[in-house]
Amino acid sequence: MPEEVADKEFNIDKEKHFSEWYNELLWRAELIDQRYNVKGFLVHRPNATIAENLIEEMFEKELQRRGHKPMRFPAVIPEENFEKEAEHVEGFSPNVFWITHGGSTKLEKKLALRPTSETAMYIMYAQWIRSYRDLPFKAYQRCQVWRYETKHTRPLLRDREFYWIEAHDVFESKREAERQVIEDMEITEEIIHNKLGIPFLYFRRPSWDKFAGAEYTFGADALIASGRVLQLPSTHFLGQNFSKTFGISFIDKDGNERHPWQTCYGPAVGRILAAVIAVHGDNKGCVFPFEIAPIQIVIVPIFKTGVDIDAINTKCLMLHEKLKKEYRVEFDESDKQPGAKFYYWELRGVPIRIEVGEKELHEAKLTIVRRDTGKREMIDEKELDKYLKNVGKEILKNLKEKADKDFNSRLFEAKTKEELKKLADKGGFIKVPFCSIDSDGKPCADVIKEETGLEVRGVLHGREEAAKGKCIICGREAKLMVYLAKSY
RNA sequence: GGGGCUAUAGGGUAGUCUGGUCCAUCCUCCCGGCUUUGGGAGCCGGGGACCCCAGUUCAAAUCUGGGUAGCCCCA
Repeated sequence: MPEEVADKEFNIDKEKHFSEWYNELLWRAELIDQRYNVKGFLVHRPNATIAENLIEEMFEKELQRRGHKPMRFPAVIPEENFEKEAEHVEGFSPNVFWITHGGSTKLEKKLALRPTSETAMYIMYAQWIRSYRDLPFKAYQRCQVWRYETKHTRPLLRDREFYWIEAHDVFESKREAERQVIEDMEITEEIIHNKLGIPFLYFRRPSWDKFAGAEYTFGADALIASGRVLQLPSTHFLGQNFSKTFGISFIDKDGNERHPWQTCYGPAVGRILAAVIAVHGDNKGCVFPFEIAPIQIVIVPIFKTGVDIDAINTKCLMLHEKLKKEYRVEFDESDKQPGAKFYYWELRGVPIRIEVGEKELHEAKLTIVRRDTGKREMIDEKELDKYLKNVGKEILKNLKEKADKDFNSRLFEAKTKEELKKLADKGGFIKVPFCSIDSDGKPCADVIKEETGLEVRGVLHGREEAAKGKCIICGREAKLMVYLAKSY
């Protein structure tokens, strides 16, 4: 911990010491306990779990609205399933946890803990899907997966166990499947940007960075920690790769047997929570959007010698009872000083604080303080309902605008290698002309990585930009514009 | 795969080099009590730790060996 971190105060500079700021905040705001004695495995405390559940519910609602059905599949995958798709097994096997039980010979089959569920689900899909009438088939599950990360693990950002939702869809035609990939990106936009205020860009990943077994992948990149990218939900067009290897087929209207087209999509909730914390948080701690705040409102009583303490408490209690019906609200009756309570709840990111003291008692008013702006105002008590109805949207709007502004200030462009090197340490995205995101472009990407630390994130989705000039590394005719960034 | 570092209460630490003054320091935390409350209050009392195993020694938090866990760096 840096020296300027006093024991009592949080107040770590987020920009200068992101790692300390982040780790310390997860601990102090009682989000995560990292003391569990297995590397990369976390305990999620209520403050994290409540927010994660709310985020997951957003995704489930959106997926269901678009025709997905919830399911649950086993967490163990026999080796024989796993090995069906060659690229998939190659991509994932270094990271698989294999189960042993009293010496592995006791197990009737060699079992993996799922690192992702294609190979568990598609075995069953092959048995369920018979006719074009069964399509489209859209299902998802909310579960944990396990991957033996060899890089440095970071709480919520890169763990060996994490929580996600994975949607796996099957279609009659390629066109429908590709339409689904677009829809997955719309879901991401709807939730992560519009409801959580996290800006990101979707990139078509280079071939060397796509999901193992997919034909192509789109990944959402947000920016945290002074402009380093964090990958949020990715969506994959699987083509017919898995339907062929897993024997998924259907009889079409003309009576022909055909392999369907598949997609999958996987929002990891821990990472999304991490992004919310990292993007919106400030030097005082967390700043939660109202909708996912584990506690949305805290009521703090203010006493003073000579005032009617009972009357203040009664007013707080009544307020608490009333608000409880609609909001996640806490009445802080503890014996701390008001200032101590303010700091405590601010650290935890509670969006709204209501203060009730002598002034409020006599004038039938309430003092309200917003976490995102720090602004304090007095409102008439009878206006409270109306105020709270709107304030969630206002907080979100403010957080989103701030985040968007910061994000947009981190988009750069370089035409030459010299320009690129100058921009390399600024943080954010750098758009450059590039030869190819197929395997023949990999050597150029390696050069960039080695000389600048930047990675090729891919081609921007939705804005097919005409490439200008020559590849910034090899000088071949540039086929496309790619975005570069450092990853966290 | 190679190298380095660290391990003292729930959290953060002092003490380790140079063994004894340490039934282990300070802050925070937790419990009880009194007093307090518009931006981190005060006092009194109480609670809680030397990672594990062996060795050296009259004497080990401190030295040695082994184990375990964690962190960092390089490939």
